[in-house]
Amino acid sequence: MLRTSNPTLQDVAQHLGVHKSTVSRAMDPARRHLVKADLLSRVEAAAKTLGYRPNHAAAALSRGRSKTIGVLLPDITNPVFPPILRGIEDALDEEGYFALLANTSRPESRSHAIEQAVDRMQAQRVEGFLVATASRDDVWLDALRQSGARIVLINRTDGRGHLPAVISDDMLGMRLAVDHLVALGHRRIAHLAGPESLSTGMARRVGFEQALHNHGLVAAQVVMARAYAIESGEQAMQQLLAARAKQPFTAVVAANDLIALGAMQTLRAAGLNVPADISIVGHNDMPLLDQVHPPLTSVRIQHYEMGYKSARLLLDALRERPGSQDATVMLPPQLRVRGSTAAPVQAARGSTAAPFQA
Amino acid sequence: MLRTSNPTLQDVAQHLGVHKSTVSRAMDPARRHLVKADLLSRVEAAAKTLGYRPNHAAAALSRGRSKTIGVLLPDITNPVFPPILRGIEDALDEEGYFALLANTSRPESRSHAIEQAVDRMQAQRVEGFLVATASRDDVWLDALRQSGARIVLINRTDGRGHLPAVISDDMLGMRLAVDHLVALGHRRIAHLAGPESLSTGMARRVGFEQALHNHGLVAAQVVMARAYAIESGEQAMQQLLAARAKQPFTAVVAANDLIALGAMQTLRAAGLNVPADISIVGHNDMPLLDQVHPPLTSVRIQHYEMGYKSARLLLDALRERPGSQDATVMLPPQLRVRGSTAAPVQAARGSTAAPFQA
DNA sequence: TTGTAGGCGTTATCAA
DNA sequence: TTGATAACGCCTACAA
Repeated sequence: MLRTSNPTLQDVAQHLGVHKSTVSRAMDPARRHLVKADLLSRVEAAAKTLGYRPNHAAAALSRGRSKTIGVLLPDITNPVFPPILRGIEDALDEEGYFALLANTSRPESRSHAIEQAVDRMQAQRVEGFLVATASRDDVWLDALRQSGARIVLINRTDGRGHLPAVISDDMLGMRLAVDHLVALGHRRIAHLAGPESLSTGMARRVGFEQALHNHGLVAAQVVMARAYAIESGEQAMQQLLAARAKQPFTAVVAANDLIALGAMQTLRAAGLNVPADISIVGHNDMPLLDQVHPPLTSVRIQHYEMGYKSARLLLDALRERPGSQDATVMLPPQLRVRGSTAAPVQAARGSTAAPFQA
Repeated sequence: MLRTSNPTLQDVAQHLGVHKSTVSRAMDPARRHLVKADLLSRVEAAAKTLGYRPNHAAAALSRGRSKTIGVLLPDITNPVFPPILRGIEDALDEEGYFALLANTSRPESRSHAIEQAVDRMQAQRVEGFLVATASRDDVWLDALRQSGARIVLINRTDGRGHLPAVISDDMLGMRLAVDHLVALGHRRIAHLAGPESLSTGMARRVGFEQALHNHGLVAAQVVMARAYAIESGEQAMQQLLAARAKQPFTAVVAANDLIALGAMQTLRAAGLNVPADISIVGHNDMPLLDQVHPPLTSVRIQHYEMGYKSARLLLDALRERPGSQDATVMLPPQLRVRGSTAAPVQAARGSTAAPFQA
């Protein structure tokens, strides 16, 4: 009597001589109390011996909830995203949800990849979307939202800001970086900005200038890197150096660690020493930054928490009425001081209290 | 006439005055040819205007295939796994499959986390499992297999070897590492092994000794690191150094990059220089290794390809009859030579042709 | 070439 | 406290 396929509620019911809806009740924690204690234990025993496993597809069809969330991110291979994903999955796991993942940075066009991923996810009837790929000018997000989908943005916001999001407080992050450098005695500070099309690139540049302004300073230079990548950092740093005679600087705040690493390579190639000649601060505090040379000072973002909170936010929203929690949550970053920052050689040490000295 | 829920085949059919099974046929690429051309285009038009999206849960229930695969890995946060996952998803994507992911290194016990994850995946009726968490003594794998599940192992094998797997050729990897060091002139080479409970730890240690044997050499020392982690590498290296007077060595082959990084820290703390005093080779070639100091020579494993191939293997197996492709696929690694390896100071340079000189 | 009927395994709503 | 019945949306024979 070999059963190759999985036993069903019906099978269990038959085995016990009761009706399948009784078994269904017994298996549902929320309605378990409606069934007599001894029958309940008999059902549990039978389920175990028969090897019953609930069929989620059937439940999903019947209840109209798939217990499944779509997660869109550019590329899991980018070290920023694994902790975010881990946070998401830990939160989803608590409620029995699974994440359906899509990497949207495909060889083909990005927008096509996104569209296709969203399509497939909707076919799976995901109950909501967690989106870590937003650009400031992404229109598909609006369309998706208009179609009734529940969405929470992670790490980056869209331009309009009417979508709930969990992001890092980039203004604060840049303030920490700038304050640190100013405290060390730096007065001429440059910025290697991220792409303006991304909210992080934008926010960090503004935050940088704001933070300088608080000290009565202005940016020595601002150059935008093409992308959050090492090569882009190298190139951007070359531009910074090219204009250094006219617009000198003793420190550089990069919008991202990869940009910072690229910048360090360019400096090294130019015969400049970090931090003796120029201090550098990164952003993200990705793994292994303490192993590079010199160890990179960086603004630590709460990636795991961002993932976790965003998933929680979405799950909560799925239970409430629409539009209840449409807030943007900002997580505070911290500065991790390492070897890539030091007092400028020509400046007096410990000049914290003299911001206008420059 | 606002429809808040999704339109169904029925809705489309009604809209056109045909039967839903006709629409069903029209939507299925495999049976599309059975429906008249003009009706087909009318169906497509209607589907588009109504915004029809196939309901996967219903299809899954009806056809008994979920188009979903369970992926078990220890922790996506470990830099080895993102490229593997990316490979998996790219392959699954080609066939319209999704991965259901579970990180099995939970605060609670590992075996419990695995069991729970497998349970949830079976409830989702995953069609197969991709497992990157195997230990050499994992019994649950056998049980899972016996229950009829299709499984492909990644990166690590179980002890018994009757499960298909896609792994890196660790024997070859160690040969590359050892040959490189011997070619540089090293004769006294030590090994920082990985945990014996993992197939990689085992295979690499054996591969190391085998490779030395090919040169008529034996291991200067072998110390096992507790885990694939930086701290474990530090500790293991301390042991190596403690016995160095009796069993000297000029080079170290580590079973893993993290172990190698830890070892470098210990050496630095002990006032020893890499590679001047001691050369080090890692394994995996994880990202950013070219940015550490000194840049770490490492055995590059084809992580992405491992993920991709394993998923392909599983998908193929799902189409054929059981047991068709139960082979173990070995992918060849490559050596990435960087700054952490050099000729030993006391040895003659370029002594490639004199293996017995020690 | 298209329509009909039944079932996939579950949940929900009544009725008993 | 339990049972009966009808969806949920799709697929697959088989009939027309």
